[in-house]
Amino acid sequence: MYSISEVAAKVNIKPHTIRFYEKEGIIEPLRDENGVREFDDALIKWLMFIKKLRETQMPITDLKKYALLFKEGDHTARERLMLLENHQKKIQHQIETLKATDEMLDGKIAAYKKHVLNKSHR
Amino acid sequence: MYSISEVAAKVNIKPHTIRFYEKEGIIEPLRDENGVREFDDALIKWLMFIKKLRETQMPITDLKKYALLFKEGDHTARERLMLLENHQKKIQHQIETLKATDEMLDGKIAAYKKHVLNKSHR
DNA sequence: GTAACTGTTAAAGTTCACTTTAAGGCAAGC
DNA sequence: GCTTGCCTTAAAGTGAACTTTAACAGTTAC
Repeated sequence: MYSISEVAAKVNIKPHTIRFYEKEGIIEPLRDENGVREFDDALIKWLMFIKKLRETQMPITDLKKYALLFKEGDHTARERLMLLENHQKKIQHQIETLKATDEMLDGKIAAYKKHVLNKSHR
Repeated sequence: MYSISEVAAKVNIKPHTIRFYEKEGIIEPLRDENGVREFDDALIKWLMFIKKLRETQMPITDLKKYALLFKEGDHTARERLMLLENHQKKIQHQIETLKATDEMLDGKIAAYKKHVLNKSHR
């Protein structure tokens, strides 16, 4: 079992943000007899998953939806699947966008380098 | 020469946003004798470039910086180069992040599919 | 026993990139 | 002559995802 700050360090999400996620219904940590949050390995995995989804721009609302569906049980698996597939499509589209701009920048940068190099010879 | 709404259609940026970019000093369209904005091909290219940079999350402040440097003239080429290289690095990093999550999702999705398929047989 | 960490609620603030509204006025095409 | 599209300034609003503040209190480690 880990404390909120241990988890924060482990997954690189601030304690504040972790509490915020809880308020949003995205996580539901256990509590000890004093009401202090306790995080087990499953929850840490879930937080790492959240991290990856957020890094790839999944909106908080979708995260909420996913967490809610999970809590509702097994029969929501198909819906959760669709949510993930949907997000994957967005990711793949964004990869293409980024690649295209990356390549365009290759050209631009090459031109600039040539130009700057010329100048430095005078 | 193109009007603002023609340009808006061409580059898929709303007239409002184009005016906003002008206010921010990112573009500087010509004006006709009535003060109506006129866009030439060079400006349209610049707007398309802006579009690509925004789609890849370059902040408006960097766009401003770039436009300002450009206006300052040739001697700022090195600085503009650095700006673009910097942005390219971010793009490449983001591509890696997206790819990693894409692959993780492949695994998750496969597991869900197996699960959902099982259920549908009962 | 005191500093460090934990907790609470509720609200306000921040940043970013627009987007919208208001309220008016000029100019061109049918 | 009226609709459509263009112009202006200035300000307010939006949505997303935190982040911060306030103000207080309990618990644990050294």
